[in-house]
Amino acid sequence: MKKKKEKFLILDGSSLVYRAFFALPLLQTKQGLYTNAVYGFTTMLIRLLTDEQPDYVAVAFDKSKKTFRHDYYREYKARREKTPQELAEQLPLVREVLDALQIPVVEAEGYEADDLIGTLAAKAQTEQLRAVIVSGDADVFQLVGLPAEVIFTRRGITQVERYDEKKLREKYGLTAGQFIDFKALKGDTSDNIPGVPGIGEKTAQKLLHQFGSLEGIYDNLDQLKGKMRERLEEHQEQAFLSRKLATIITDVPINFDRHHFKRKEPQLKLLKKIFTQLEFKSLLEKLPTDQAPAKQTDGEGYRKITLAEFSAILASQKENSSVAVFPLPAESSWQDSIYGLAISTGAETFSLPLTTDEERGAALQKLIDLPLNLLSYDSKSWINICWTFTGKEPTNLLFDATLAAYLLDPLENGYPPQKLAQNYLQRRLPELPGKKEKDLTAENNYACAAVRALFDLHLVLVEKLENFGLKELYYQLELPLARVLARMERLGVAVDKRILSALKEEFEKRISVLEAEIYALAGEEFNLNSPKQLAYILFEKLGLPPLKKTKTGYSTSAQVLEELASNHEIAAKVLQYRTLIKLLSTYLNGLAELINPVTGRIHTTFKQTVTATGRLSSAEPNLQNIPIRLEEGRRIRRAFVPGDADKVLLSADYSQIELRVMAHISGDQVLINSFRAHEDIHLRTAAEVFGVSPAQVTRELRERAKAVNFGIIYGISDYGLSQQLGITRQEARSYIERYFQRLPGVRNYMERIVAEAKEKGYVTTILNRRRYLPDINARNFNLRSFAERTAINTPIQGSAADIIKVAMLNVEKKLSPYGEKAQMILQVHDDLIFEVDEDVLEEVAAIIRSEMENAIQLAVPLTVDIKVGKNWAEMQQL
DNA sequence: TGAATCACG
DNA sequence: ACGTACGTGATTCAG
Repeated sequence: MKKKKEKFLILDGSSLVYRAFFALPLLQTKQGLYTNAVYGFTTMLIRLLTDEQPDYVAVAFDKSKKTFRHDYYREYKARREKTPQELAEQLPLVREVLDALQIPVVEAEGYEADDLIGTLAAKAQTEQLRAVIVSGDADVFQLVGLPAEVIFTRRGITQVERYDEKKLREKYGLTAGQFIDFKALKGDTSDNIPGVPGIGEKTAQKLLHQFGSLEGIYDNLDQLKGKMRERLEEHQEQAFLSRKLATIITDVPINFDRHHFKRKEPQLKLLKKIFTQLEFKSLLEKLPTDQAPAKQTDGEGYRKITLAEFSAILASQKENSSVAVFPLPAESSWQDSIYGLAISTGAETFSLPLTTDEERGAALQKLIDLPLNLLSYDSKSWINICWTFTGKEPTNLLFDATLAAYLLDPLENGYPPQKLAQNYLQRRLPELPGKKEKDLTAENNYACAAVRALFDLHLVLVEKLENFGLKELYYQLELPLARVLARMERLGVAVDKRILSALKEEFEKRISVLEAEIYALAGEEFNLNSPKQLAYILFEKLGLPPLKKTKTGYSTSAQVLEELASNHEIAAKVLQYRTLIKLLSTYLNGLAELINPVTGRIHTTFKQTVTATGRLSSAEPNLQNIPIRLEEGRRIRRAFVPGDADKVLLSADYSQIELRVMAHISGDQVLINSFRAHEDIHLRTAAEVFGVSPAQVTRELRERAKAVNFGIIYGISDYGLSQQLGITRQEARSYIERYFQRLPGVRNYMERIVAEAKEKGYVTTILNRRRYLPDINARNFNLRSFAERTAINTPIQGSAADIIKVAMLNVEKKLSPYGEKAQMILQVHDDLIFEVDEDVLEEVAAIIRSEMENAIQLAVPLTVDIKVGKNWAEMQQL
């Protein structure tokens, strides 16, 4: 068995602290202590430790002003401005935090942080460790060749990018080694490295591409001519000096003992004291509660038990005591089956192998039947697995750690046990073996440690939910909703394969015709699915005007192609091709593959812990984005049918739920009155914004007003609206101004919610669902603006999500007497889809309408449109 | 693995 | 002056 390489995380303290200082507003404590750099650095550090799970850690700092580089070049870094006082005074605080976290600091007289990083990374290499460098300074790219990975902080500190040699080549077309020569040629004003005057980034890249290195260039000067050659010749010495300055050295004489850098547990008491002093409230909340710090779990010594022992242990538990459960395999897809269980009663932790379906059924049955409370990481999957092997749903699932962690912070990407244990218990779980290597012992150890952690997480997370005012949302809504979703997933939706394959055949034919036409127009064959190759044909070969650029080249988006359609007939053909190929590959082919051979139906997975706003998402397949807007795509919906000849599909969708929610939250009287009077809201907006009477509103005006209404919900900008409507910014601005004049309550809401977000750092929905906005006070205009728009949108989108979730729960309860005659099968954000027996159609529709319209009482009525049909494309108003 | 594109609310 | 709509997932290319 190959052991996974241990990881050594090396941070560029100087550069990260500096970045944090400039990325964040100048926070101050009550006593006037500046803290923004410490705060930014600390949050980033904690995030890295959580995400990377390093085995060794070090933070390097610059030490003295004078370094060995000054011996070569007195002017090195001469132009650099003095560190601002507000930052300088924070440096000792950074050290305190690092001390409390027990992370060693490395610095050396006469060397820069970069050199120490280079040295540590080189040592890591000889010790067979995997070096991961974190820095905001591009100089460290030259170390990637050691090899080492670089995590590079992009704008501010919230966003990072990971580089290895491959990524470096893609992004810059340079190898790690060439980065030194690159800098030597172009120079660096911040370090005051001269380089070769007149040679910038582009030229330097080109030269290195052509000749490989500084030596290569100077050996082949005769191939160059003109000014460039003169400059290179004239500044040869300077170029080589620059390279010497730019080279990070990897052999600083420091002691390297890996044990010194081994990751240790933080000193919680000390950390708490420092965070309190610095007023880091959000970080304090993340520290574990006062209970005795949990022991490090080593993953060894868990007992394997038999089914009989398992039964005896469960039976001996006190009534209503909690038992944590965890599946084997520990990774992802255990929806279908499990080969074992890890169980923890808190006092004892065991694992139980399960080899036959009989054993699985027996074990799960025991868990369900006994008067115990089950704790899980993922209750929806447990519900489904119990159903599979016992034919019953558990009713004693008390706790879902993933769901709890999601409510505490919906922005995390993923809530795996390792992360939860680290974040909430400051405990590291043993390494989970990689997907390929099958190490059953290791997996078992992991599962036992994870299930033991789950037992403790229960207490910690419940307390946090309580503190955040999220207990009701959790117990009354999200946790019971998991069961409803599990049911919907199991039921699935019936699909008519014949319709799918008929469409497939038709589209394939039309695609091949289009392909041929496009190649003829282009004069050659190429890969139509490659935007890069298409851009070459369009903008270079055919000489069409490139209207928009992307990060990597010219854009060939639908928007661009539409504008090009008047220039060349190829554009329209490509658009058609794109439409059809999308429908074919994503929907016709994609869906066909996911039809379950046993049920003949498609079973999506509803994800309850993904979105930032509280919405659900749907995956494998995504049934929330089946085409409808264009007729061509809409035809795909014909394949979605009721599973029984006596049944129909029923779709119940909230009409303008987000605008209604906004009317409610903002309290704007015009909007509220309009909804109470059951007016056509877009028409009313048109009348207000364009200053005409409702009778004078044309279709065109109504459409524009609709776009304005959407814009408002998204946190409008004049630019965005102008793009959407194809009008000038001035016009867009006047629409917006007019809107706010006529509906002042809405402007008021926007100002209020942004101010609240800036003060608290988060916004909430009607049911108190919370979303943090880390960039709301950023000094970077873009980041801040984005966060402001999010602050406006999230309470609206999130509250709408709250409402439909409540409705789902209530509808499901009310429909349960109907059994198989009326079942909810899909949710598409503001739309619920049911399979209903025609016998009971009328009464069921009435129940659905009533439960949806009365899910939550707002200042305006909620209305629901109900449609019925024999497939999902042709539905008639009921 | 990330970027580009496009399907939905 | 900054450069933009909010929230998702799947497919494809090109490393």
